[in-house]
Amino acid sequence: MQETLDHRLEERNIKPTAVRLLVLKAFMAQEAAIGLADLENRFDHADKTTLYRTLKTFEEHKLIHSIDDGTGALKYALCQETCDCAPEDLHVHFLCTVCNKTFCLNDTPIPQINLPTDFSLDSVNMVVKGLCSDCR
Amino acid sequence: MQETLDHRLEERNIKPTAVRLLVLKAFMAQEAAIGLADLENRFDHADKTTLYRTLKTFEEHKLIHSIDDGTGALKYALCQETCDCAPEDLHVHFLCTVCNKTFCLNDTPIPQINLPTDFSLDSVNMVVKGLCSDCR
DNA sequence: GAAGCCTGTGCAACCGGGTTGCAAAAGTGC
DNA sequence: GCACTTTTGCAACCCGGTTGCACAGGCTTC
Repeated sequence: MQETLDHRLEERNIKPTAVRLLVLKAFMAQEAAIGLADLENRFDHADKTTLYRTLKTFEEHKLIHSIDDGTGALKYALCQETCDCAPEDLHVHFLCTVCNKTFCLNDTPIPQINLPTDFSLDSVNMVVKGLCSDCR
Repeated sequence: MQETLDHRLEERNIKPTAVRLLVLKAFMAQEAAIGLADLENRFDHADKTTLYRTLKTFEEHKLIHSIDDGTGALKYALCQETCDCAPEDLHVHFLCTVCNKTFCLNDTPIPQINLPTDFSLDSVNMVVKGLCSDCR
């Protein structure tokens, strides 16, 4: 397990520190996306700034990606191992209105849409709200 | 013009006050969505709270709808006159990455997507980023 | 092994958007 | 004119995110 964690960090050129391994472990342990506040609660000895910067570091190195699900707080989820955070890696995110968990729907690519003429497309953020399988 | 404004408010059961007429006028005058900060700048004599509550009132009465385009500040845009803010009134929003303006793509309904089994859909927020016709 | 350096961590303080409480002002009905 | 409701304005707060700065730890270089 420890090996896997180390490896996952090295793969993305991130030095494994205690905090980083802890945070990564949290991500590996659950499917739902994780916010800064979640980490603060889980590791109540660790400093908010450190956790914040850990997330930023992970994000910069494309180990995780951020999700703005409209709840007011950013969440983060592990990228696919092959992920390059390129447009084709974009996917739909799902927010359960009951348990408030956010999931990557990695198998649900963002559908193509037709823009008005003279508009060009760069990226798309698509968040679906509803009930997840646990809550319905 | 004044008539139109009054009428538009009455239609939604909103009492026409000076501030409200001014704010509505601002919405009618431009296509792009408007945020609280925009209003504060435009009417630098008016109070932030008043403008805030004006927006809330308009939103409650479905004269405008809010748009979370991921820029960190909510924006608002006029609803269609027939709008009921029901699921079928949902549409795609477009954020120009250059001029930072946000538009309703009223003619672009949100495409249907397939959720994993046991997930049920409630609503969808879809924001497309790119270049608008003025900026490309 | 001391001096210097770089990275990571922790604390405090700040920032901006949004929100609330409360009191004054404006409008409404009698 | 008076009581009542609504709207407005000010102040203060909340919360998520962010920055500045100092310190700790590891590692090099002499």
